[in-house]
Amino acid sequence: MKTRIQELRKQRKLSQEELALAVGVTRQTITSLEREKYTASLVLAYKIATYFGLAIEEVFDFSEAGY
Amino acid sequence: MKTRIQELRKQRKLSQEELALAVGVTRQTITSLEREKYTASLVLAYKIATYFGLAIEEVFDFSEAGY
DNA sequence: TAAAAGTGTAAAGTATGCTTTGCAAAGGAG
DNA sequence: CTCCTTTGCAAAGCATACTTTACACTTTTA
Repeated sequence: MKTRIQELRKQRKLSQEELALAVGVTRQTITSLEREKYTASLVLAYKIATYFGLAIEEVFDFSEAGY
Repeated sequence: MKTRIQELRKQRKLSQEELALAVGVTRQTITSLEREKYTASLVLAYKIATYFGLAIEEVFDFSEAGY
């Protein structure tokens, strides 16, 4: 799934490691989400969105066909 | 995870079967979500919320400890 | 009251999210 | 140029989401 994670993370000048720590997952998970290897779980999506002060729908793109 | 799925479904007088069909899963999946057997995936959460005309955060309750 | 529709549950199987470890390569800073 | 931080990737393993089938119980409707 397409996301704005990398964009938002870079705006705030955070490393993948720092973001991972902040939302309680490993760096590999953040990498995978940014590289669109898989879709975040609902809870992780919420934690990431909340961390950035946004709604889930503002971080994750559901407009794509197939979702 | 706590959700308002059952409440919203009953308001609209839908069966689990009908809702399941509408969002593209089986009835068992809807039952499990209503009975809090597990948490929906991000995509399913989006489909359900959208079906009810609400934001994800309005259907799923993230306030619980642990999430 | 008998049939039908709706719901809860269970177990086994498949698919996907996340972790762990480890290595390679790219970029910035001294 | 060299070190250090950051990032991409891979494979194996565990946890969880969802399916399929099937059965029991309850509620609605004819």
